[in-house]
Amino acid sequence: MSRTTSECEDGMISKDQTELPLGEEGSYDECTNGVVLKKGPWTSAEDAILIEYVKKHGEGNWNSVQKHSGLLRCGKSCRLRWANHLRPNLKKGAFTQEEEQLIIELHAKMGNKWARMAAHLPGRTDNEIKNYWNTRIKRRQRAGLPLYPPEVCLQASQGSQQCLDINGIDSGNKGQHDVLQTHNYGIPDVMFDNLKTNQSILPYVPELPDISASSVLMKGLCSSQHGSFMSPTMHRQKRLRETTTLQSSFSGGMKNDFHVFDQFQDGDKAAQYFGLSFPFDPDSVAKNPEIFGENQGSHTLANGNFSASKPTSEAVKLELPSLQYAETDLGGWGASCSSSPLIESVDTFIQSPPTGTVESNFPSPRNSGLLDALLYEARTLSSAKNRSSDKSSNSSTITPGDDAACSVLNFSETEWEDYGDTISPLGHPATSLFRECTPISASGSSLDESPPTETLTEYNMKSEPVDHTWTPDREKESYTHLNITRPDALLDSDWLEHDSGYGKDQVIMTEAIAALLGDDLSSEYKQMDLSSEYKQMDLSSEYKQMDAGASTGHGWGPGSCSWNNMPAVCQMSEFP
DNA sequence: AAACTACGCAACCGCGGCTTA
DNA sequence: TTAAGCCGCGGTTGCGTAGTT
Repeated sequence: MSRTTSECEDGMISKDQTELPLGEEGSYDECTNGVVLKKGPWTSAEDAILIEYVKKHGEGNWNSVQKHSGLLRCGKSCRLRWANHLRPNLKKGAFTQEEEQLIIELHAKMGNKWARMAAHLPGRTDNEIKNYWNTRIKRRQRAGLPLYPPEVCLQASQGSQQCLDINGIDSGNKGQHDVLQTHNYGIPDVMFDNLKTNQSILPYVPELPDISASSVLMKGLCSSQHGSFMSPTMHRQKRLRETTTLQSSFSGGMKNDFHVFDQFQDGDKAAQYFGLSFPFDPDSVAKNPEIFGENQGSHTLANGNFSASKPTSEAVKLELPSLQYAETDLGGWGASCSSSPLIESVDTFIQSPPTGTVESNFPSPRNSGLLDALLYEARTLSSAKNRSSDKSSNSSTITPGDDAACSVLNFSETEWEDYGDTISPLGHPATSLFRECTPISASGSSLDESPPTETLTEYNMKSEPVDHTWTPDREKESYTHLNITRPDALLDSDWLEHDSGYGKDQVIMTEAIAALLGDDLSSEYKQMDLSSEYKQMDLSSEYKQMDAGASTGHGWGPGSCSWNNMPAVCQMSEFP
């Protein structure tokens, strides 16, 4: 059903009631009742009509615009045009530096809540912000830069804890919150809001659909636009389906497998259980934006009190009539309840990277720091290549066994050792996090294992973010976790074994990756002897247990992974 | 100079929430 | 209580333009 048709259902003027503007651009769609509506770019004449109408009748009641003004536009189109271009006090032109910073911070907190973000940017529209952000994502993704400046990440992680303290959490569910929040794994307010909202619901989720931890992870690790580096071509409904599934799964996991949380003495393990063993290195985060949800799509870093720039305190009442959330207090986000689906929370949770470095130089107004970053990157890459080649021997070493289950992670660890085991601001050695592999990322599937070092190295270098204030040390560290961004690094052997047995899936996976990664990498994947690696994997009992739960449809194990997720991964990976 | 590519913006589309009858 | 309509949001697409080859 086309948009025009649906709008026509609301009752539009018939064709004989109006005249088609002659010589005007745009297409015309006739809907069921004969109304012909125009699509495409607006003309100044149309703008004038709409402005005049709004002057007389005010905003709202958009469907009546066409009826009363003769404008051959549907209500939606009128509202959009008004909100984005015609309404008074609209700010035109490039975003200021302050605005850009605010957007970044807001996005870190809210995710892709463009309208809500717009509420804090007077004169700016949600669409404008959205476009800006998407552009920014693309730029930074191309540049291998972190989506969020370390400064924001740090603020986010600091703020989240404050928020936790301030908001307080129902003791009965504290465990959940602790798991999700205590360690600042980039959980946005939305997540906590939803948890609160769903606290009474979670325990009653009847079943766990076939969601897959992998899909969660994929989304978390690879989302792109909107945080999500998800393939833009991915059909929305498909994503919705996944989202729904994920939501259910997560919720169900809360219920059916919540004992899992009991296993965790702290949030780290819980996070790991969810495949969230962030190697909390600001650099790695920064350099693996894909991993940590630089995207996004949801992609909030953390809830909490940002040391938001001035505009934060200047949050104004929404101007856009379209805005539904009249938030005027950024500081209140953490306490506010969002109607956002839980899935978003999960999504964000996983994607949100904690980071702990402070960025000294904020992006310049128009280039968002990208130009500088790119220049810097160009400079550092040359040296990085030399260094990374030396590192390659280490990175290719895989130790069988439980620890080896994290083959990829071991790779990272190896490099971590080289560069020192960076302690995250949260106090978690990155390597420790890696050591305790998640059921998803830990088992060391073929895809889990380190791809050919050469490839990794290349990718590492190319994806190295050089956000603003990289020191030589940071630069070195930048090569540590990038392999995690590889889809293979995120997959789990159990994951593959599910249902059809890994042998078959292995082939599928290999082919899928080959197809998705392109010639350069596919050949490398195909050459890998995946089976041997699988056989070497000795998952920890804990993970096996979890996987069992997943296999029975209860949750978060790697069980029901769908290859539908792969495009997102590969899209994300985007090896230059 | 032409072709190609990337980028940015405006607009469209589908879905979900809210309101109302 | 529920169904229909309206509105708004977020995601996606299409197109014009600038930059590159």
